[in-house]
Amino acid sequence: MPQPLNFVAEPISVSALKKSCAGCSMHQLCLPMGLDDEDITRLDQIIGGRRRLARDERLYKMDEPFRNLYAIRFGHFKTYQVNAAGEQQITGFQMAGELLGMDAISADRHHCDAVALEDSEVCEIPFTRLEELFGQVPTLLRHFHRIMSQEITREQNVMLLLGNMRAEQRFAVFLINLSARYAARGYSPHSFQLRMSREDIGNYLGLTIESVSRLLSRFKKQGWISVDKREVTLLEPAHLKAMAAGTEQCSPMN
Amino acid sequence: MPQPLNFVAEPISVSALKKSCAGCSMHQLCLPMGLDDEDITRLDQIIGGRRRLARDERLYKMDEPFRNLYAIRFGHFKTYQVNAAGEQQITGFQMAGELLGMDAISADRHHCDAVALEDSEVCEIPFTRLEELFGQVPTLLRHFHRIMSQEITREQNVMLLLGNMRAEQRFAVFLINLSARYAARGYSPHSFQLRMSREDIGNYLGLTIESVSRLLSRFKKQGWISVDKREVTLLEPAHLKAMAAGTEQCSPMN
DNA sequence: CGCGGAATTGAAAATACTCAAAATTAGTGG
DNA sequence: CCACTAATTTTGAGTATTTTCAATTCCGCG
Repeated sequence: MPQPLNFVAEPISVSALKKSCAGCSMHQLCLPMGLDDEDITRLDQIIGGRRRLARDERLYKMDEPFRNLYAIRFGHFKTYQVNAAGEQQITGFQMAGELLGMDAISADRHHCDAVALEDSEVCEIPFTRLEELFGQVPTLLRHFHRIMSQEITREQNVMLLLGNMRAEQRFAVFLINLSARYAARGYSPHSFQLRMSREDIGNYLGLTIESVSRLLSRFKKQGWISVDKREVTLLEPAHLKAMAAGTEQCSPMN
Repeated sequence: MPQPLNFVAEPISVSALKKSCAGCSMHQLCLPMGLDDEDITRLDQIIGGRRRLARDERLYKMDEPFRNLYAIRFGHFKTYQVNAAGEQQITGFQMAGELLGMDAISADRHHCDAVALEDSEVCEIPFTRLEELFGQVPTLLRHFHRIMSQEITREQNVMLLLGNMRAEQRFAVFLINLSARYAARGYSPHSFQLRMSREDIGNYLGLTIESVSRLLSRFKKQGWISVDKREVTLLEPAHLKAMAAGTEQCSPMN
């Protein structure tokens, strides 16, 4: 039985809104995208709860049984795989509005680790209940399929990056990708904070930390970007985009 | 109204079986996995038809509007992305029982090209009709989610391969992966035909064709494998598995 | 102020690439 | 079925990009 939202004088109380997807700044990007009020209410009712994580805290671990998907309310995460030899590969950096845990559906166990890059908060979405809801809210199901498919294409893009691109192009793609995602969230596409260490960047891009550092220095020297600690400013986004697309080459490292 | 299967004297006619998932040798691996007879019949009814492709023929092309998923009945395919600069990256090799086209759901257009590596046949599965069926057959929906999730984890494994592994380890992973997939289909895990060119292998593994050729020669000389044209035999699968896992190193190339 | 982790920079080394040539294989037509 | 041609694959030698190892600097934090 869905509990009516208007159980107080005002049709929607502030406290109810706070716990609702409708009141979340990410709902345009997240799972409830495109749902009407009624369906959002239904989704709200299955959300298991919120979970806050401190920097470096782990949301889930490889091989743990799969119960929830997680929607990031704020903060940043990294996901990484560990192989038999203990080496890890970061498979993605996720930010607010993005969904974590979809790789766990196939085997009913998590396939990677997810760790907060800064203090963050997620919504827990019990997958079994979400599946029940799919039968009642076709719009939600369709959007869920789009999100999963998007994850597939995102990973294909990373495969292209790792399989085909030189270091400088990989790094340009990385910067432009972050830029676009911040833009989609209403933040500046030109200036942003790197939430991950150089080591994480290198691991993700299939490069060593030293290579990443050299790349940063080189781009700086070329005047493409300016860097202050983890704050990056894209001074020549057009050139960076061209480099990311493979249209333009950077001069060799001196 | 599902048409009853027993509309002739025999409960299931040979011709009906031929067009049915139930009669397909791949139904244990493919979309209808785990469905009962009734639900298989429902799935059969939405299958658009079969399509045969000659070697090198294209099943779909990047940016084409998305209508169907494709289940491979027999044969092999490769999927590849093309970037702005025209370079391509093979994102996977698919064989009988595997599903093609899931990356197209997110944007309603295909995100890559799919090309037959040999004469092949696929089932066309109109996605809109499949979505309708999801509401009626929850088992089918659950299995579809598993398949999509499996594609996500598969790609994560490739990211690990491309980002973290040396050439010889990549190649060992490639061989062991093929071996396991043929085993799952009832074929020999020790001896199989490579359906793709050396160039395709190299492209997929982020290596040049020359490197692949050298790797083959080296593995041959070590006695791990024997090679005759495109026929490969794994002589030391345990060693190859260890190398794929990163437990064992191969001697350097002389 | 000093410690420790993170990041930068330099020099040497290694892996994989490029270019080139030879060998093998596949495809085609007689 | 064979011969011829084109395409693919193999092998070699030299090169380049990126890694490794090492030293230093920078920065946050107690």
